[in-house]
Amino acid sequence: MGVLGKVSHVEHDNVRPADHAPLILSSVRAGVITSPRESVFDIAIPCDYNLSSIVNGGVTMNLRLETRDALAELNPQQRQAVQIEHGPVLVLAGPGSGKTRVLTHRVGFLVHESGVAPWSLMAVTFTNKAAREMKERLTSVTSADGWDGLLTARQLQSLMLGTFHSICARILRREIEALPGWDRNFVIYDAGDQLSLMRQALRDLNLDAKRYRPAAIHSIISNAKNELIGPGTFQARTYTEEIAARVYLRYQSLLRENNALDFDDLLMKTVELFRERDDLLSAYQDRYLHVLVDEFQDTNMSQYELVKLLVGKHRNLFAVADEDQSIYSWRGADYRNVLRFRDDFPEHHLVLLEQNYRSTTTILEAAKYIIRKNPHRVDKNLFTQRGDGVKVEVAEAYDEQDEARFVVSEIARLEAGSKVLPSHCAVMYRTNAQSRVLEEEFIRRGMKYRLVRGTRFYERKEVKDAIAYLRLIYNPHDSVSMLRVINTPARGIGAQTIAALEHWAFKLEVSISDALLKLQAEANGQGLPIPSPFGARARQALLRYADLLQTLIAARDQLTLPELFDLTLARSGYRDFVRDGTREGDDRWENLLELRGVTQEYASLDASESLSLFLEQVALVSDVDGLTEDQRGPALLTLHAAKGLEFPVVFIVGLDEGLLPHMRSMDDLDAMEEERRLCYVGMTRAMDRLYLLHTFRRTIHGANELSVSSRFLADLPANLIAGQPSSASGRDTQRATLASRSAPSKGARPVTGWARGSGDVTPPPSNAPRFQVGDTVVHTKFGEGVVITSNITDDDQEVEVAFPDQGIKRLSANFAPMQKKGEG
DNA sequence: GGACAAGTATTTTTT
DNA sequence: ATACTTGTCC
Repeated sequence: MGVLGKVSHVEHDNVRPADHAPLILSSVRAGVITSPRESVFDIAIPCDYNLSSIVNGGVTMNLRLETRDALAELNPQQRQAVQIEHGPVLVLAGPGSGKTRVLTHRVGFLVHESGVAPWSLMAVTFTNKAAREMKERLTSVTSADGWDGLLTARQLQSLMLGTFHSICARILRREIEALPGWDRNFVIYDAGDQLSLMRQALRDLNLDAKRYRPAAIHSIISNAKNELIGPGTFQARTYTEEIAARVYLRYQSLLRENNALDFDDLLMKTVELFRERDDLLSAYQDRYLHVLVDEFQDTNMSQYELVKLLVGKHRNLFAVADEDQSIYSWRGADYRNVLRFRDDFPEHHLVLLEQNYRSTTTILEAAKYIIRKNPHRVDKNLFTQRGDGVKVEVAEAYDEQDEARFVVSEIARLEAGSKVLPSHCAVMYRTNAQSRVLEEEFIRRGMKYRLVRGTRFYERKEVKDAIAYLRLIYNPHDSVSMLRVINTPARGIGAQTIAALEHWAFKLEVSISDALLKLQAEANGQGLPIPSPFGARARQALLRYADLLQTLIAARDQLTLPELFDLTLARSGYRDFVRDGTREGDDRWENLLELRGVTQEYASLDASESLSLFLEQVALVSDVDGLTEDQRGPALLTLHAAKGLEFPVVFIVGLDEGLLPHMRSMDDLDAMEEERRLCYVGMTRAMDRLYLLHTFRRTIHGANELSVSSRFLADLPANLIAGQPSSASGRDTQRATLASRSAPSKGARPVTGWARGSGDVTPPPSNAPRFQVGDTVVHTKFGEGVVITSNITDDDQEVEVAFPDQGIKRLSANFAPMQKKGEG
């Protein structure tokens, strides 16, 4: 069973290339001609025996069938998950266990073996990247033998595959008018727009944005939406929530007035729609017979509810989850949805994917030591057949600069010695702020690197401005876009004028764009109930702006999207505004050309439709294909951004208390568990080599402070580790600092002498160190101990001393009552 | 309307 | 330290 067949040659008389209809096969359900060219047909046929003839409407064709058993590519656990034909399935998948493979093969299985039409399948991911990856893996050539993927391009197209948000947007685009007061031409507000609108809402309520941070209020409202709590039912429990409750009402009515939905609304409104309209729900339930959800542990309440509604009739929900990789609870993700799944679908099949195809045994074992300390989890028995590999390197750097030097030197060393490509290395950290020091070091050493994250393309000011113009043309009631561009470039409409305009529009009970129309009417001699309040100069400026908008809106349905784009930038003066002759101006213009390139993909579409689709894509996709960084250097990224990726060599830096685990998680057990998962996610990205770095001291918010190494390091057993044991582990073995390892001939040299080779070796300090690494010292209070690290500062020497009974202490040579054994 | 000073807050950020 | 916002002055 499970054979995917491909027919390369067909001998036939009566079949024309236009025969795209499914072929009716003897004893087999269906196959589809996929790419007819001349007399050669590619046909994907589900089949488990050799077939010599097929019948198409009574016509028999002779063909040669080559077969491939797609299921043979799976391990028993994976195969089990793929093959379940009906009912809910929960797949608990460890890192690197091939869950994308299971998802894609299941889609293939359902289509080819179960005879489910591709358009009856919905596959949901969290990121565009994951969706893209699934698409690629469904169709791309999978091996050198020339096999096509699991689906034909045509089948893939009919599949509902996308992020929660994009799927909801598609549904709402069709159905939202079933909810009173909404219009199918809604725009989608991204994070920045949402914040602007939040500020507007605060201002409308005379609340001080200083006192009530828009981001904080927004986060409360967002959380409420994710739990499907509407503005009317929101129950405040604290003073801030009291404020948030009031803002929520205003914020939501602003969205309505602007005919806009924010990200959370996309989910919430879809749930609302299905809850209120049984008929629609039923239709969608029958349309999507199978729903597959990736990263199920990351679903929030509204996503869970949505999925539950959709599969309510047929109960064919296939969810892949790893509770140990749940790292987005602060965004409303709730891994307990996995538990809810088990309660709500008691008849479910449970499949565990425990074989890891990514990491060495050493790395996987080390990661398991970290994660197993979390209570309340189903312990998976992860294993790998990759062999032991090398030990995990744990090392202490003097400070974050030293840490960066270690990373860069080690990457260079691996490249020279082990022929490891720098692009196969990744450096991961807890906070984005940590990237700067690393970048500086890469630059100093003249090495390329890729900063994963960057300012995202669609978040660049010029791109947002251009999009705001287009959005305004699409939906003139969009006040966020209106306020964004009304005076960009400057056209004499200042804050005073804008405030007066808003106020006037408010009194007229119309949107700003309608107010501009009224102003034009007034200028043409028409009387108004409330005359406009502007001085001559402001009026002039506003009228010119109104004319601009009118011109552009009139052009909307006449031009192709790239033409409209060009016209907009030219007429608005934005083009000249950006191209100001500076270097930065050229860069910004480059970005706009890049954006124009995106509009070109929509050039052939109907004018009215193209703008809508383009704006949707822009709102829901945060990066542009092909625009991603070049692949040459090592990747620098946050631990969050690392999820779903893998690298042969991984460095995790900043394993210091306060950073990882982060300070903010210290007094919250749940948050601390999430920090642990975050560490686990980072470690399990590594295929061959894993480095865990911490520092002796570190600059935090400008202040230089002694570090305490992460509690996570203390959870690693000695047999998996190379390099020093961590100080948190309490072992007082001789420690090799990074510096002494880099320059073994000068084992006792202070750590600061990290730079190798080049001439910038730190000169020996004039105040000669009193203690050397390895010295035995006597402390009046702690007794005898061994110096294990040493660092010379401007006017002092800092040492760490291992006392057999007291553990490791950090001491100042000047002040500590301590001296070398045998002296004094 | 733009430049500068002062004040403030600094985790992560799939959409 | 630093980046970012807001307020004030020309």
